[in-house]
Amino acid sequence: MSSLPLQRSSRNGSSPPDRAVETTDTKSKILDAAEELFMEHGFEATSLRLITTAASVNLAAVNYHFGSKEELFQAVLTRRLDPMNQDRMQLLSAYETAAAGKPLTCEKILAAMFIPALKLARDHEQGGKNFLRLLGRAYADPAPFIREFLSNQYREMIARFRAAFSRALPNIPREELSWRLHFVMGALSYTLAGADMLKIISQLDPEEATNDELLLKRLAPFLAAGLRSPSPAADDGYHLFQEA
Amino acid sequence: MSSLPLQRSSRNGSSPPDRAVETTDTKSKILDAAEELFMEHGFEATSLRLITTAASVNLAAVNYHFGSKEELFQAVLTRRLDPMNQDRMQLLSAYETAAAGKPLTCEKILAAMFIPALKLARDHEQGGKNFLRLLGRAYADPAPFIREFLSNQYREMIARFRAAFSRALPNIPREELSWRLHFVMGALSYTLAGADMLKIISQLDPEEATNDELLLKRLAPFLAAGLRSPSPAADDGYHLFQEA
DNA sequence: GCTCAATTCAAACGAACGTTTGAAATTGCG
DNA sequence: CGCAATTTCAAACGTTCGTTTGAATTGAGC
Repeated sequence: MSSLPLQRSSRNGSSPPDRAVETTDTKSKILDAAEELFMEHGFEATSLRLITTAASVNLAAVNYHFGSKEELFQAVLTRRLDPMNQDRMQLLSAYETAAAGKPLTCEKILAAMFIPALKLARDHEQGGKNFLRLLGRAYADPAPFIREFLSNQYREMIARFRAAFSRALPNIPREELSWRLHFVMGALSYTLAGADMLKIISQLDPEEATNDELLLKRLAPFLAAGLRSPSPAADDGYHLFQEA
Repeated sequence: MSSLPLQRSSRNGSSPPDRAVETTDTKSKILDAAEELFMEHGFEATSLRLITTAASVNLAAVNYHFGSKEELFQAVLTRRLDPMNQDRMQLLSAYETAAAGKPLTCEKILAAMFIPALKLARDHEQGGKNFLRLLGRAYADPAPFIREFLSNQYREMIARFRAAFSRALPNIPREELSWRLHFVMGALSYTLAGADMLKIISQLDPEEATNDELLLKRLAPFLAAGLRSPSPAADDGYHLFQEA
């Protein structure tokens, strides 16, 4: 039993710019330090002692303000992911309204996905770029609580964009389109995750490799071409891999 | 000081089908159990006690045969990754020889990348499919020893395939091609990793979603179209994201 | 059958983990 | 000021981790 975290007094569930500016309250300091350290070492390998030391707060502060390490991780993700996905859907709606009933181009839909991510990456005030790398890595994390959390966070946005792509590409069967959307999300998250290893292998310019905007300018046309490619007929004689 | 793992007697460095069949020696039992558990829970979250219990061997056997948990992880990866990448390069060479000087198509080069992966996925005798998921997750693991290990394992193969794509797509600038190869590797590893979350979100048929062959038949044309797409001119007036 | 190296085993090591506790410090408010 | 709620703090909780140890067991070669 005993007292679960008492928090502020259950006034609201969002961030607390309560009355004064107070930009460096304990909760925010923990979130900032956790974001950077989770990004660098992953969830399991990042200890609460490392986080609280970096944030210059007491060890017990995490369990007091967030309840547990897992809930802290979810709070780190929610803080930026939720607004980003809201932005994506609003931008998509704005494009659709402007198009006045005509279907959008693939590039336009991809732009609605990418621009909010770029906005976050450009937000140097609080390491938004670090967050995108953290997010890309969370996609591949096997921990069930992470997978379930992300699944819920993304469900609505994915449904919105699948519908948009479906209108943009009426000749692509629904199932094929689901796959291609899967590939798009994969390439995007993988690219945003950094993937330092492949950067090295691929001999890419390290300076440009960290320029997210330039990066997405290359990724979007690549993905748009894949999305528009003719749908491979179900199974009628088409065999991609005719063995040597 | 004291004795580091003494092993068999330093006769060879590869797997030991020494004289009898002896398919279930301690070393192999550890590798098999570790492969499955690393795949399911990740490196950090998988304890040696979990592995050795599943393998029905003593806890100290891991440090005796492999030296450390990290070296065990590398051994798990090497066992299948090394042959797979060798296969890829040999297959690419075979295609190039058969083409007699003419450049290969993108589909052909992609086939050289995918077929060895499919062969591994089909190898149900020892859970090859599990290994591909493990590999996909290792790509995104932030642990430095994993990143360095994979970078070394892939360097030669990536260089070979970049050269092949360069001949197949002479009109794509070298740097742009490096990026597209990066995207290809990303989409491939992300897809092979399983990405259960997106499967659920994307409303894909779960049965087909676990059919790697069908999956890659959809992925290859998608990627080939992206690879062949016209190269976006460097910066001359091309702006992907003209803000709303 | 004895020897000696290779392997297995139970037990313990010190360290680090997430979490809890209860008191001290701080803050909001009459 | 004085009371009460909130937040911070040092310390300890019990558990689990990767690794080490040294003795027991095994097995091939003389």
